[in-house]
Parts: sequence; C-alpha cells; structure tokens
Amino acid sequence: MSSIDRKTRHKEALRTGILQAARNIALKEGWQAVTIRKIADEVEYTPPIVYEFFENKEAVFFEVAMDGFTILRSMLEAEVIEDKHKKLCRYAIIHWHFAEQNPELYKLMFGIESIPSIAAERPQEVLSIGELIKNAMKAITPDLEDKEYKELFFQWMCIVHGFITMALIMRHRIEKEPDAWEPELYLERATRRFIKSIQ
Amino acid sequence: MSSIDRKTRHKEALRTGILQAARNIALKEGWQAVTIRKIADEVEYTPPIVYEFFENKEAVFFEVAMDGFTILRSMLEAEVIEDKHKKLCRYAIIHWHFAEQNPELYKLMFGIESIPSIAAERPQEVLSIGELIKNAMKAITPDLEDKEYKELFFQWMCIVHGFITMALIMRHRIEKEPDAWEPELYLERATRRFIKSIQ
DNA sequence: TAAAAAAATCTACCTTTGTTAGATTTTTTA
DNA sequence: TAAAAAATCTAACAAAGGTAGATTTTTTTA
Repeated sequence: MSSIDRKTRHKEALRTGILQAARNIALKEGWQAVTIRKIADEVEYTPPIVYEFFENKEAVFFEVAMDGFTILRSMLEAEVIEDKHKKLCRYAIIHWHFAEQNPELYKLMFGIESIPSIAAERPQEVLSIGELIKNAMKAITPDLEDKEYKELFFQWMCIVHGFITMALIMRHRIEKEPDAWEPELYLERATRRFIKSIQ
Repeated sequence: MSSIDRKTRHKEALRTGILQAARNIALKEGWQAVTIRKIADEVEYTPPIVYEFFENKEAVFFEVAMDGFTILRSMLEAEVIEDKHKKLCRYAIIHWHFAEQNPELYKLMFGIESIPSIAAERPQEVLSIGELIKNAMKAITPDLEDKEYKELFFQWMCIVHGFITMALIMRHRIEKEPDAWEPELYLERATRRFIKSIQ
C-alpha cells in the first residue's frame, strides 16, 4: 500500500515540478522562451512526460495562471482592513504589489506580451476575486443593483489593470530615466479619486 | 530610366504588400498565426523574399505597429475641438474608436496577447502622440513643470489604455451576456472625472 | 547584339519546436 | 517467476523561422 502512496506522491511532485519549471524558465527568459523540451530538461525527464500530465503546452500555462489567481486572491483575503473606505484603495495596492513581485506571472494571467488573456475565460478563481472587490464596494455604497456593481467593478479594474499594464510596459524605460517615479503614489491617487466619486 | 522607376515602384509595392499581407492574416487569424510562409504566399512569392525587405519577422511586425501609431496620430490630429475642456475627453474616445476598429493592430501596438509592446520602445511616432495629449492638458492647467505633465500623461494613458485593454479582453464575453454595456459611456465618465480633478 | 555583370528570385536545406506513435524498460500482480 | 500493467523513452512527424548558394532574369558593356 505504501508503494502506491509513494507513487502518487511522486506523480504529484512531478506535476508540480513541471509547473514550477515553467515558472522558473519564464522568470529568467520570458514566456516565449518556455519550451516543452526545456521543461522536461529541468525536471530531468524526456519531453513526452509533460503530455502525461497536461494536454498540451497551453494547458501548462493555463494552470500556472490559475495558480496565480489563487495566490492573488489569498493575498487580498489576507488583508483585514476595518476602514471600509480604505479597503478598496488597499486592494489596489496589493494588486500592484502582486504584479510587481510576479511580473511574468501577471503578464501570463492578463495576456500581456504573451498568449491570450486567461482572465477572459473567467473561471471560478477570477470570479471570486470579483466578488471580493464588489463586496468592498457594497460597504461604501450599499443598495445598488447587481448590474451597477458590475459596472463599478469593471471601472475599478480599468484603473488598476491600466496602471499595472502601463507600469509593466514602461518599467525598463522608466528605470533608466533620471526623474524619480512613485508608482504607488500614482495608483493611490487614482483609486482615491475613484472611491470618492462613488461614495 | 523609366524601367528603373518601374522597378522601384514594384519594389515599393511588394514591400507594402508584405505589410498588408501581415495585417490581413492577423485580422482573420490573429498575430500568432502570421507566418513568413503565409505572407510570402499572399504576395505570391517564396519565403526568402520577405528577408529582402525586412531583417526578420519581428521587423515586419514592428513596421505594421509603427504605421498604426501614425494612423492613430492622424486621427487625433484631424479632430479640431475648440472647447479645451472637451478636447481630452474627445481624444480618449477617438483612441477607443481606433482600438475598436483595429483591435488586432491595437493589440500589436501595445503588446496585448502578442509580442512585447512596441509602444515601450517609444519611437518618434509614440512620443508625438504624447505631445499632443500634453498640449491639451496645458490648455486646461497651464504653468506646470514638464515632469508634472509627464505624470498626468501617464495617468491619462492608464485610464484610456486600461479601459481599452479590459474592453478588448472582455469583448467576446460581454457580447454574449444579456446586460447591455455602453463602453463609450464608461470611458467618458472616467475621463471626465480625470479632467475635473486636474483643472 | 552577344557575352559579362548585376539583380532578382528560388530551391533546398538547417534548426527549433510542439506533438505523437510505438518500442522499451521498470514495476506490480498473480 | 512469468504475464500484465505502468512508466518512460526513442525516434520520428510537421510546421515554423531563417539562410546559403544555385538559378533565372534583367541590365550593362564592349
């Protein structure tokens, strides 16, 4: 019986190893450089092993992105903020921190410079983040219709994701330039403005 | 002498034909489906002909994107708006119209779902659009430092590009859903809010 | 106008990559 | 310990970016 356990454990480890390998390579060289052969090499197997666990390369990417949404959600959930007016603002900053610390992962999740946006598929992971944000909005402005919260969520995402996209696109340029730039400050002002406008 | 003209004319036509072919294929199947062989096929030559005009595939994409910025700029410049407070708002809408009418081109220009953002390279075409926007801002809020206009431009781009990115990402989803959605209205409200905040 | 030079274009190949069929090795079962 | 099952690999395919060198076409020159 324990040999069966060992086997399933090993399979599980191999599976996560594949995902980890994909992340590692992307971190160093970007998603376009992630190949099945490199992944196999990193887990010390031959290429076909990847297809034992995933239908194709896209499925590997999809799962990596999915894990990304889970991480992002748990980061958002971990924040306990009493002040309901500061909550949304704080969420925006956390969102930004996540993107800053995992730029490649973020790009994969939202289809920047890589493959079509996985966020667009709207699986459960994505929807539940949406609920989190909408709840924060309900605290500020109660008694709106569901449709209206949807619109507000969309607008909020425009601001936050727009900021992150621009920041990631311009990152290396900006770093080289003399003028200091305070990304968090920009984002904070923008979200404050938004919160003020809806309350 | 006229045979030399005919030849240069033909070369010029072939060059633009290659660019056009790339656009055509992307329009139908997306940028990831654009191959050198397909381009060559469309212009009725063999693959190596592409390399007579462009260093590699990326160079073809780059030039297509560059033309996109030229088109966008001329669309912005074509608008003559007296009311300086409405100008920025109108610019945002034109920007959106451009993205809506040329979604694939826009994605290429800003690195959505495709290759790294060409906008990040900041060639002249991109910079001159920036100047256009900054001038509109100067009309509303004069006497700021250059650095401050830079920040405002960045913020404005976050709003507009964030909106477009989200709209393009969510497009097919949204179209399927029952609730009507008024993209232009959302964008207009967001930019109005911004303009109000800077004046 | 015919040979030589230059220009335009192609054929045939290389390498990398995603992917798969079928063989081989290893492990488990009876 | 032999047969069955599972795990894994070898060897190949096709499609793609890219290029060297051959071939065809056009132009030049004597």
